Amino acid sequence: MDVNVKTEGAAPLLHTHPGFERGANGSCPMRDVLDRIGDTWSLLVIINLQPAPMRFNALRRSIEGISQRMLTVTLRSLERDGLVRRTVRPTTPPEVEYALTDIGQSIAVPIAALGLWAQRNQPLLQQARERFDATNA
Amino acid sequence: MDVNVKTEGAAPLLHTHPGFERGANGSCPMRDVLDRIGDTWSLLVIINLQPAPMRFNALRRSIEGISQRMLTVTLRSLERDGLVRRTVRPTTPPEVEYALTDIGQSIAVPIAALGLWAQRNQPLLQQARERFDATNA
DNA sequence: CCGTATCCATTTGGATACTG
DNA sequence: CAGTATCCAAATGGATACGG
Repeated sequence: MDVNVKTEGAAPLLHTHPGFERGANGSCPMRDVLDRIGDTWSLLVIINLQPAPMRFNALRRSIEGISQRMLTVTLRSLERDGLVRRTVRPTTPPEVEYALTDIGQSIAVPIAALGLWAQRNQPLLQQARERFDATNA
Repeated sequence: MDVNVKTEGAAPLLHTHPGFERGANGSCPMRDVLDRIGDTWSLLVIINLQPAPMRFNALRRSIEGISQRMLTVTLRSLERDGLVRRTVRPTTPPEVEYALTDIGQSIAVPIAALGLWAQRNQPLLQQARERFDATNA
């Protein structure tokens, strides 16, 4: 099992993973999309909106720990990227409903897959972490 | 507890998405895992290590824009969580090889799915963003 | 009910310089 | 080659107060 790998020529072994290759601007689609939905709350908002549209405060209650400010900021960002649609009904008091767009629904699929992975592997990560911390005491 | 809730359309619809439900500690697996791999560089490191193990500087060259410090920090974090294995060969100069573990390989699958989504939908997000910014000029 | 505005502590991460 | 150490600017995000 000799692993004498000498291939160290800065070999361009990228472009093998769709979405991760770099474009002309030097960034890659994955980096770009992560900059949009890779923050603290976006994925949680998306997944909570996936079954059905929700109003602002209902959404806020269902996402434990999110502040009013961050929910507003997150929703604006998602709306800006076309993942969420905001509908206002000018009643008194006003009702604002948030819903996933078609694109928003489509990204919910791979996100849910990641969620499933997280659920199944969280204990393993926790164990690995404890082992690591114990070893490097 | 808040009972002054007039939930008209919005039903209590959580716990429907695996990995996103909250546990006793108030957090959910998804939140927990995102805190680990949701940073700027982790996903890019994982996807670059997926085809084959790589040495430190080769990895650094293949991830454009990453600083030496952040590559070290990211790799330590991934190693701590058991997603990456670090192998040192005490030669001169030393050779350090990084490889995905089995768990690391397994998370690369949903990540790749997200990458594929990113590749296909980046233009749509960009268009939506420009439309939004134009409207709210 | 659904926000916006302001303030401020914490975190993040690049630049730089230095080691075995 | 593969790091570590230090410094510091910028981004993040909670708390709070106020407005339509």
